[in-house]
Amino acid sequence: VAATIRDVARLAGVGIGTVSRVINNSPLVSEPTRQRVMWAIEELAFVPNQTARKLSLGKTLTISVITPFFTRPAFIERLRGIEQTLAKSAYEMTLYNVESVARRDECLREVPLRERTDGIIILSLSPNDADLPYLESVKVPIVLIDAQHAALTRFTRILIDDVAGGRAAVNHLIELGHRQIAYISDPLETPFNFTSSRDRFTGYRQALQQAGIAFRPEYHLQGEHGRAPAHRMAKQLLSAANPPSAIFAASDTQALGVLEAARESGLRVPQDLSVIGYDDIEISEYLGITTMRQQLYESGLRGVELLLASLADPSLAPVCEYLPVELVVRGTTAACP
Amino acid sequence: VAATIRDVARLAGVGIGTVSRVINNSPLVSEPTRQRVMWAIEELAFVPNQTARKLSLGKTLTISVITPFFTRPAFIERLRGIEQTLAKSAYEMTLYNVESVARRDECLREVPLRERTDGIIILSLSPNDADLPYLESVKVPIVLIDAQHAALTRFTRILIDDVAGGRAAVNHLIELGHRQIAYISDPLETPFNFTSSRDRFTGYRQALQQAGIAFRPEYHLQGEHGRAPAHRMAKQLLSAANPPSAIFAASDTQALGVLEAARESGLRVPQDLSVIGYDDIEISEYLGITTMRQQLYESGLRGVELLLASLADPSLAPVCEYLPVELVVRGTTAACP
DNA sequence: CTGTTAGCGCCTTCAT
DNA sequence: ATGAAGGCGCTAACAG
Repeated sequence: VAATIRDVARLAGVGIGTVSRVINNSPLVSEPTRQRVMWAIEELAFVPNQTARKLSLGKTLTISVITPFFTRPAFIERLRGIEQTLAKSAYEMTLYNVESVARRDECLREVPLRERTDGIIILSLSPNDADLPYLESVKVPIVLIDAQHAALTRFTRILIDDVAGGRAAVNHLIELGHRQIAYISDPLETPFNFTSSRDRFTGYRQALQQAGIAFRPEYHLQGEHGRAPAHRMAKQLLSAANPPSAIFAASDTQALGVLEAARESGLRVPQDLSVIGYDDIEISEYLGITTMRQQLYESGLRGVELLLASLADPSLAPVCEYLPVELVVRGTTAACP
Repeated sequence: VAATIRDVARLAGVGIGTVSRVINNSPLVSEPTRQRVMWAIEELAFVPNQTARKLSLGKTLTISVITPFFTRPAFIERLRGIEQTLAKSAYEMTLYNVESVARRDECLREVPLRERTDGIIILSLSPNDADLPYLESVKVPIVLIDAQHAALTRFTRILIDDVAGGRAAVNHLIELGHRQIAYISDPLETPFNFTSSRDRFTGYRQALQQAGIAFRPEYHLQGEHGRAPAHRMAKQLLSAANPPSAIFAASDTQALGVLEAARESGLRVPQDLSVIGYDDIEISEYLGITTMRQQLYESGLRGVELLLASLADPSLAPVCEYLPVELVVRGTTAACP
């Protein structure tokens, strides 16, 4: 039913090459001819078939974005930065949501090969050694946001220094006089190979060490991501023999669980217990949670900018940019009683 | 650089048709031949070029999803239902996020025409009369979720009865003895043509009328979506001459703002003020907010199912399905003092 | 069962 | 400046 370039050519009484030139704004068409072709296009309501165009051009005008758990606030915010930046370009966004390891492997290994995309943005899924060959073999540019690997210098990366962030969070507690500081996080080792909890843990230990506080293994609990598991871990921590006076949660979502546990344990926050989260998601402002603010939106925005740049000029060398973190002090942290 | 079907055929010593059959699981290939082809595919790390495939098939294997404000929890949840269902199919998802009226018009009118998609899912953006011709002219199936229009019977729709939902929410308050019930919502008329706030308002008025309570215009405040504007509206309501004893917020996000205002006004919830929200987003459970639960995830899931069905059998007549709403009573509503 | 061939719709030389 | 022709990689119909 849809008109093709041939229909237009016939109606305008020209060759199909000429129509193609008009479509692509080639200067090699005389004004009268162009007029006639334009008229025919209008007349037939002709819209170039993108698929055919891609095949011929060898381009797809599509960017693939691979993200884990896109319902989590921190990922949403990054995606938002990506989407809004991409919307201003000629590219569209195909989204792959990863919520299982099988899907992770599938996405990391197959998506790049399908030739359905001109570029790839990967969020938080750090490639492992087995993934590397796949990524290395890809010919389209790849941008990694919040993903790390020693051998990743071939790709452009946007990072936020989680070690420094963890250190800053814990330093804040130390400056308030706390010395019994616990850390509640996702599992440090996950099949998804997330690095943030691990890096923040490193920062946590660094801060303790610098302050001359011994690390106590029983003060570090790890479990599934989410409010409920964090809730359980906090309960366990608070009901133990030597409860901490402050808890650093690896995300604001988990901080919510900690606050819940404190409430149930009859502890006042921040008088009896200090709590600091991470991310500064929207609800944290509402609840007055002290947290580490990450530039999530900006990381998505910047990732797209760099991807588009290397699409425009493939000779561009990959870069690695760091975005700052910022301590936001609100009402859930106070001096140690 | 990438291997093509021809390379595989040559290496396996067969014709390209046979390779194509193997790729597409055609039964018309002998086992030994299939083995040999599989081996060649493996050997060359061959992945079929999707673009060429699409062109040949006349399909795009892509579904376009148009959603407004995809960072809002209610939309995320629908998207999640869509993504997870689509991930099980051969289709991919291209996402269009709408946060301005210009973008809304662009998406509603141009996306369908680009032939980059086999089907379209539109969330919450009810077409207006000017949009209709565009949608009507599309040849791919369209599914509308949470979008209404008198002339939309040509399309499959998934709806949740917001009038009934609004009525149920207010009836709950009435049964608790409240008679001074306010309603805080988004603007009833928006350029995006959202219908939910409007329909819930209708339900609100119906419930009042059935209970013989006169509608008081000063009890209905409308403003930008979000916690902060709802906060302001609630403040205004609570500091007026004749404050309500209960507030129905058009979304849980707005209910948060109301709770904030109550706190600042020194009102205890639910003793002094009852608050009911809408959506049952995750945080509502955490904060114990009474609300109307919508089957958001399910609406996305069902929308995809119906879209895939009509893709498989284009002769299917469009249907209109309603999903139920459910009252979830928690801690922010109580008997009128 | 399998190889061959004709498109799918467009872009891009190559002549003219 | 323009028309004709070849090709992008794959599918499907057609012979064998």
